[in-house]
Amino acid sequence: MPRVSEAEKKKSRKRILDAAARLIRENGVEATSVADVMTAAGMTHGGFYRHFANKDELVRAAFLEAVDRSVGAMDVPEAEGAREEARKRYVATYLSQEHVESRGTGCPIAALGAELGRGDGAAKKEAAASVDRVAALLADGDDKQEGYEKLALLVGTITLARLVDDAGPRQLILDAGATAFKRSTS
Amino acid sequence: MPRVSEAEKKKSRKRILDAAARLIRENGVEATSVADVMTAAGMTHGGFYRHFANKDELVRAAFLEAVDRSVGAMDVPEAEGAREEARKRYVATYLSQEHVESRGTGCPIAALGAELGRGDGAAKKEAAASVDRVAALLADGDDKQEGYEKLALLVGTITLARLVDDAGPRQLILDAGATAFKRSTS
DNA sequence: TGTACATCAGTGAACGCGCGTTCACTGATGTAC
DNA sequence: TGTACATCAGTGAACGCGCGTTCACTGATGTAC
Repeated sequence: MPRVSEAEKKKSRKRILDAAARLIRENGVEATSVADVMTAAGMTHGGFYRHFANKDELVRAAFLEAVDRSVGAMDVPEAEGAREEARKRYVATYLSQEHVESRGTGCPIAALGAELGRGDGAAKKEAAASVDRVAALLADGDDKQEGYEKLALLVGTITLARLVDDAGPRQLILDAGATAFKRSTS
Repeated sequence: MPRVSEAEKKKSRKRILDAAARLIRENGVEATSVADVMTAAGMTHGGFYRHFANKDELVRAAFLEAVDRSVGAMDVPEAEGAREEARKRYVATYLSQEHVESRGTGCPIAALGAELGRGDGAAKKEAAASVDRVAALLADGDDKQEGYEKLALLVGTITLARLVDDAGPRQLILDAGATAFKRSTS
């Protein structure tokens, strides 16, 4: 059937990237195979290497894609009030039951930070850069310490919450995170 | 050569458990094979199933072992002053460069929390129980919220710090965590 | 205390399976004239 | 605009390898008499 047009190739790449961004957050990098990703993207695994040099490069690109989407609303320079509003919405969504349950569309640093921290490929470097980026957005860029502190609290809270199966006890953890977050701002 | 005495069997089990507790924290659960663990324990992989029903059961037991060791100093009922002192030491060690670099002997919740949160085996339940246990120790048992908040901050901070290769920038993250931790206590 | 024998900890080969990556092949696309 | 041909996106079989688990076997340990 192939070859396929340049426009189609671009769409294919996007489908691979989207599938990877979801699957690695849901199941982890190691537990997600190249074949899994290609199947989810509607193709067979052999074509993968026309788009990416190797799995690490896919993970790096998919991680970046995931960060772009999850902080997107905060990352548009606007009137200062709108930014503050977007930040509030981001934090409320972050510390929600829905975020605990929908790993595939959630924060990639929380989902993959620990695993990427063990490695040493391009994906780890991308994750380290993302920490600075998200921290800067959370603190509005002026106070690095404040940003790190807030991001650490968010990442830690969702990690703990995801270990708890019952929504009830889990809410106590999310509430603790929200309380501490408010304190870090004032 | 075998069979081996009961006392020897107990020692073997301990060696397997210690090797597993280190390797899974260093490399993650998925990236640690049963054969890796048995080799590190000085045996061949075939004997593994005389000690554990399956890999999940090993991980559960190794996780518990790791928690016991890492919070051990805080978990002995003593004079209240000594406990407070042990807690301070625990936090200072937790937010150190050494802890960032020595995953194999560090906090198992930070090393494995995200990965176990994705699963649904016995190891996940053990991790959830450990969250309550460590949180209670950090807050001295009276205020659950305070404990969750502190543990989330510790876990999040070390996760972020482990993504950064240079000790310099990494210290900024550790400092941010330490500052926020102090605020959570007062 | 000494002997006969059942138990079972540990070995190492084997099982079916999935991994990341490579490769010969296909045929529509893009290009040169 | 039409024709000839090189390119290359995607297919599907194959590569070498490591996984978790099983199993026949061994011989020292533990037990029954």
